[in-house]
Amino acid sequence: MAQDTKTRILTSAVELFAENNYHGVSMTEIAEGAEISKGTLYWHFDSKKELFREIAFSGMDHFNRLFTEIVNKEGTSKEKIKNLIECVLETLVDNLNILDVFRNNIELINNNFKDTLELKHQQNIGVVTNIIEQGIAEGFIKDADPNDIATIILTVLFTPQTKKLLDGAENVDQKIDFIYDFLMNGISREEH
Amino acid sequence: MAQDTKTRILTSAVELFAENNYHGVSMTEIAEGAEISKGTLYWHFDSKKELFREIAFSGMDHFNRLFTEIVNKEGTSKEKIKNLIECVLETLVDNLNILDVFRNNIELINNNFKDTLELKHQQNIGVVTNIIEQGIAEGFIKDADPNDIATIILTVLFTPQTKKLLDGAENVDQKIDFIYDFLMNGISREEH
Amino acid sequence: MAQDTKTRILTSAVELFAENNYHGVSMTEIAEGAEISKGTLYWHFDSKKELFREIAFSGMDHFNRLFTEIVNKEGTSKEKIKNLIECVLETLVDNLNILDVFRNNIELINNNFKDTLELKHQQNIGVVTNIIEQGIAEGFIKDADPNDIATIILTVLFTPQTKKLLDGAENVDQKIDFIYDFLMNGISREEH
Amino acid sequence: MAQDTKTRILTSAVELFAENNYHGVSMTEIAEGAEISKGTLYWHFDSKKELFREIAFSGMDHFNRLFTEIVNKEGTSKEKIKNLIECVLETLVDNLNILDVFRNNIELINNNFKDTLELKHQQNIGVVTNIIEQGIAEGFIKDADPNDIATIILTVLFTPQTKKLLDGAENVDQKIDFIYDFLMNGISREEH
DNA sequence: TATGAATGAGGGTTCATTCAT
DNA sequence: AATGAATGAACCCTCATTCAT
Repeated sequence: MAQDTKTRILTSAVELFAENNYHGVSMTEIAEGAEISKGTLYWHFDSKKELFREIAFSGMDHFNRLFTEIVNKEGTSKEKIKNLIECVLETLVDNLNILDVFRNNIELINNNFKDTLELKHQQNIGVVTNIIEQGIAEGFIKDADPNDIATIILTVLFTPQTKKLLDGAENVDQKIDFIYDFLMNGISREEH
Repeated sequence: MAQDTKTRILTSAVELFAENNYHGVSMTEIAEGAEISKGTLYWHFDSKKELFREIAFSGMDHFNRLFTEIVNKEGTSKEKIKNLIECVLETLVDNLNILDVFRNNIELINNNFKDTLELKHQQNIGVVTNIIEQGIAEGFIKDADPNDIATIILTVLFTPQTKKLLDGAENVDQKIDFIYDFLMNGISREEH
Repeated sequence: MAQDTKTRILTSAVELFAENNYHGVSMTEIAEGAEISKGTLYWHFDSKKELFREIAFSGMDHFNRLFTEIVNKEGTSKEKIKNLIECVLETLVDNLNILDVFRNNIELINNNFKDTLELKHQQNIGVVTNIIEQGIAEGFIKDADPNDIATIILTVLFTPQTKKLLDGAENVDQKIDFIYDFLMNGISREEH
Repeated sequence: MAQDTKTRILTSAVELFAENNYHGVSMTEIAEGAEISKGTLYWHFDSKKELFREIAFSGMDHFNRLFTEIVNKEGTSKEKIKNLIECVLETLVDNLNILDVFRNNIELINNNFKDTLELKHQQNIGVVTNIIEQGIAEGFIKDADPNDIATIILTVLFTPQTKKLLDGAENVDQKIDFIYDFLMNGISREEH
């Protein structure tokens, strides 16, 4: 029952934080969403900040696990980049909430959990950087700062507009290819 | 004098909304920042939401003016794209808070001003789309949906990580070139 | 109106703190007692602690003024001690609230305002010490540590039981004489 | 084991009530102090008030036993008064928290247990009154209302300042003599 | 006996908003 | 135009208390 309650709280909180920035969500709403009393909410989480922190951290860790898995698989950098894009875009389509939580709370994260979350974020970038380095070594990716490239890839993938591109699309796969192509080749006309 | 007060309010509000999401900023703080009383604040703006709306709208209009100017100038699409990138990145570097205001308040905008602001946003994309169309016609840009391309360009330019890339950089021009190159050619190794 | 409101708040707060220890009094009750809203209460005082502080400090200062007045008057130490006792006992009879506030909140005072209030308390003892020193010089008071004597006098005067002695008494003057006699001569049978 | 738990609860509660007035102490803290769960705490005591009541009553009874013992011993009133003072001051020095519990909760006691505790208090005064009556009969104590005298003695002995006098003292015995002398002879210069 | 989980009323405090001056 | 004072709803959080296990 206890674990069930905690899960219900987290589900309710993620849902609300995904819609309405941290300050726009009240503990009362979270409790109502989880169908428990406010007292119970505070029995499971010491404070609103702590609750948010747990969500944010576990979200970051979730991506870290996914990315690490991709890196450790056998395969070319090309395959891994495709995996990476598919993995993020699938998350975007299937379970957008965590990403929206981050988007809605950039300032909060920066002001309160900057140190720890920035660290986790840099770790995630670091994992992706491995793929880029492999790609450079394989002659598949241009020889620029791999960390910058990893950063800009995640930037594009985690951007609200990317989500919007998918939302309105009749053919999702086609949009995914568009994004992949953009990441790989940019917008210029290729002439080879 | 009246105009002066209103300007001071807007300056104070932009500064605060750029740091601390809408719900994290109080009218008291805005009034204090503008060095006026709360009564005066409410004399100039009917409500907090109205104040925010004015800021968001004028921010959008600001970019609309800049982009339209670029489009209407004589020149190739290549020059215009370079202009566009420089224009946005300069705004980023000059630290025009309005961008942070948007970033911190995506959810508020989505929930409250979606219709009107989305319209303005689409107008801005539309302006940039003109450049892309010109580029496609000139054989400079690949033949994909020009609206999608415009969207993804603005996405990359208006992203916090892009700003961060510039912040930490020793050589800003070099980073600008990096972003320009990324937009044009992506991350793959070019082989021509 | 503003000053009036502040006075009403203080009156309400003193009354309640005199009956029910700090933690037993709510800001809601204080506001209700003053017939204002809680918002107004917080407009005048930043916090509950701050409100209490103001009451405690002003109470101390009140006695400091009274005691200083007595010390500075012309007269023998005997007259001054009588004045002192009458002054405190009159306050006990007329306006017990402030004293009860102190009594009900010894622990709070010790834990929170110890430094400042202890200082004020020592100042008050210091003023009374002047009288004792004069008494010793005049050969009227025994030659012991004047600070200790001043302390024990104020102790007896400010004690709840002293108040109780007066409460139940048919003849208040007689009880006052009893206390005066106790302070001067103790409980032993005098044999001169 | 059951007895052990109850004792641990009482010890924890006395310690906390001695530091932080009734309303400033939570049942959670008491349970934590006793290293038991809140459920267990409520198994042993029906309510917070009931727990406090038990502490207050047993404290009163403790002094009643001590005082009765003194009264019933053979000896002069002088010896008994010395015994009484020593007994209370030793308790003060040994830092029996129960005295601080009373001091911190005068208002609570007055508002809730007035009838029963006042009765017990009057019983204690009554026991001391026996000593005073003996003293008057022996010509050792002045011929005033013995109940008033007993009241004022306990007042002085149970006062926080009395404890403070002892706390700071280099020579405790000397301070005890000072208090004894004050009780017996007051502050005036003796001329016999 | 003992526990962890749950409750809901109430605590201090903040805040957008109003209004007489 | 501008202000200070007032309002009351809502907010985060604590607490005494209960109860199934």
